[in-house]
Amino acid sequence: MIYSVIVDISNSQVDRVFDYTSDDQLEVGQRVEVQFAHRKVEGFVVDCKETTDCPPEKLKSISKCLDEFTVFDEKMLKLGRYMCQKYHLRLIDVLRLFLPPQMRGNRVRVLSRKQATISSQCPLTLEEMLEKCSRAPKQQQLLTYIAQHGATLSAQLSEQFGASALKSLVEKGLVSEQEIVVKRTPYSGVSGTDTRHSLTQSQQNVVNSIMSEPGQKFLLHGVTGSGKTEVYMNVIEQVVNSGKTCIMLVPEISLTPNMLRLFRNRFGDCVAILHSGLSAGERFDEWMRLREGEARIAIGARSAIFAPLDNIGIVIIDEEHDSSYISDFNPRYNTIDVAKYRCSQYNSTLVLGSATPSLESFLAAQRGQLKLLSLPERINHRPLPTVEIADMAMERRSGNKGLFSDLLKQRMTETLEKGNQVILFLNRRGYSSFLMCTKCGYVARCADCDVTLTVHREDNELKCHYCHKRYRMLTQCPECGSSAFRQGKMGTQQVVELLNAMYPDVKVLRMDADTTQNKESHVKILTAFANQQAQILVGTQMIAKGHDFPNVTLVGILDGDQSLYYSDYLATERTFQLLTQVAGRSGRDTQAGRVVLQTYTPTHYCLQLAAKQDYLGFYKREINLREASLFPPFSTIVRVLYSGENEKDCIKQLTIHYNGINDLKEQYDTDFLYLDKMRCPLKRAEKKYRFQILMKLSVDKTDEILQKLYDVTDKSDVKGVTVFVERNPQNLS
DNA sequence: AGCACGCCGACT
DNA sequence: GTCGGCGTGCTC
Repeated sequence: MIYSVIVDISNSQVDRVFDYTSDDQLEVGQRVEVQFAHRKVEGFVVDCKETTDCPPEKLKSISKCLDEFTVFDEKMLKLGRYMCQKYHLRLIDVLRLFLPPQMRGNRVRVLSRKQATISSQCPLTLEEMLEKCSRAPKQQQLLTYIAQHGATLSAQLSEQFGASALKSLVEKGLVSEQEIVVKRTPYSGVSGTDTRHSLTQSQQNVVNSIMSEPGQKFLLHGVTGSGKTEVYMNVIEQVVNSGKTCIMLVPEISLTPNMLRLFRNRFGDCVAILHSGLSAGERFDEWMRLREGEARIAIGARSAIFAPLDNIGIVIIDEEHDSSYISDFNPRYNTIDVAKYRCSQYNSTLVLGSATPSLESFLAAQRGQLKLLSLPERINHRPLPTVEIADMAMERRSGNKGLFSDLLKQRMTETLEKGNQVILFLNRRGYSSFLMCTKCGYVARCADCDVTLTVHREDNELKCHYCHKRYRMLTQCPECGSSAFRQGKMGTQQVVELLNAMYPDVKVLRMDADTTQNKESHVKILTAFANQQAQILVGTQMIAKGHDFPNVTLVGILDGDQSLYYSDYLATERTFQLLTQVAGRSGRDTQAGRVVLQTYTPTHYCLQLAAKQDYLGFYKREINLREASLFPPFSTIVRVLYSGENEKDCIKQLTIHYNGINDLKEQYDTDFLYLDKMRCPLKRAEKKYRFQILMKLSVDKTDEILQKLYDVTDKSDVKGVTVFVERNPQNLS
């Protein structure tokens, strides 16, 4: 038999099949080792056939098969091919997504442990056995224990009854030990009882709608605190009971132990968790449990859409608007597109859920491509939080130059007096503190990136948030020698310092990219806050999502308009989503919640509508703007990015491509709504200069034009310049 | 990605 | 004369 193999080398020159022979019976999806040029490489079998075009003197045979199982099936391979076509990817890069990363290079294997049972070879009854060791009470206890509990891990028995007792019993032939495969199950320690809430009428209606139309695609618009999770769990339960499998995706950041506990408690070992925080072994074992059908529910971030499941009944994407579903690095793909394709293979139901659906999804619902379901109210008619806007420009004029408005201070004091908790949110981007010389205006910048450095008081250092390079704190201005510095805007640290001064007895916690360097600290901070070890939590983006703190009744948004000022077309949508999500953290339990939204532009429609939590109002306004100005989803933005250490080479490569693209523009005149070339707003990052070609294309012709565009950009001959094409890039920096 | 093959400068 | 620079091309 001839087998077509994709070798595990990510390079466009070997992005094609190589044929090998083998006497063994192999299947598509087998991982194999093959001789390739003058070395051994891993690869994947993607086809089995009788003949090959390869000249026989070149044909080699497969050295060995690496696993006794396949890592993907025909359907997954088809999905992979679809992705290659749609996103112009290499097949190998896509196949790598299909298995736990540590499996490559055999860096992880099944874990086996010894277990002990009453020897089946031994003809004696339990009484006779106990008789045989009448002078050894420990051995008797051990025998009785395994007689009652059945096979038990040797390690556990040794700990409980002593290693010598077990050893003696084995030597006497009464007990036998055997190696078994054990699964490293993450979060198995999180136990508790399943708190099953009965569904409200509207939740029940949503569940019924979803269950009544298998294979349908739904958009579930449910306000914050409307109980979407309970709906998901209910639907998943029904699907699993019908013998099918489920995939549920959540943004990486909301994969909290709390969330996982909910699912573990309800579904036990039927759930497998897939995310980067797991150890290599855990990740592999969870993946294996899904593959073997032991677990039938996969929960995880983006890449869990590739869970090794068959017969998928439903795919749920929670917080569907979240930007983490769009992979912006190698390989680039859009999880929602991928989910749609996987669902089409099994006729499975797709549910996209969000309190603030992306404009694209909501438009699709308006057009009938998605079926709209809504949960317009919080559970038990709990009110949405009251949002008050504080006009910071006014505060300034009336003499309050501080970071907190009088209104926020007043609300904070009230809340703390009642013994409730406060969350203060600030947009880190553009808000971090930079260092400026008061004499000449010099600002500290990174030597490798075109960004200002951020002051880190705790280490007395300057850091680049782009390349993570660290610099010593300046004592003298390198330009004018002055030693007078002013710090730019406030960061979370300064907010904490201010709060400590204002409320000396109140415990404050800080959560941002700096305090959550290691994974543990993330959980620690949240747990501490949940256990009320602090009254105030100050944080950035990462506190916006999914957390449920019943005692929080005030959310303060310090810089509500910061993210509005980014000049890309997504800024308003992002800001609205963020503000709504943050505001939704307030008053989630029985006590009513408040939100204070501070801004310099109180009349901006985005803020006004966010304050009213009026998604529909916002949608209408924003979608009209997009339509009028022909921005996505009414067009496609395409960017070709050039980066390299040599500025001239970048420009050289860009110019060659630009000419080719200009020819395309002539062919597709009316479908090219815009074409230009320029330096990127972020001029340099990690020592590399950055340039871009920007295009706006008609939606209809996007795929066709992109295929031709790739023909131009694939011919990249200037050395040291990397080129990549992005479709609707999430950031234009 | 690796590694061999191949054609031009400075060394024993 | 040969050792070695890294440009070019191939891998079933």
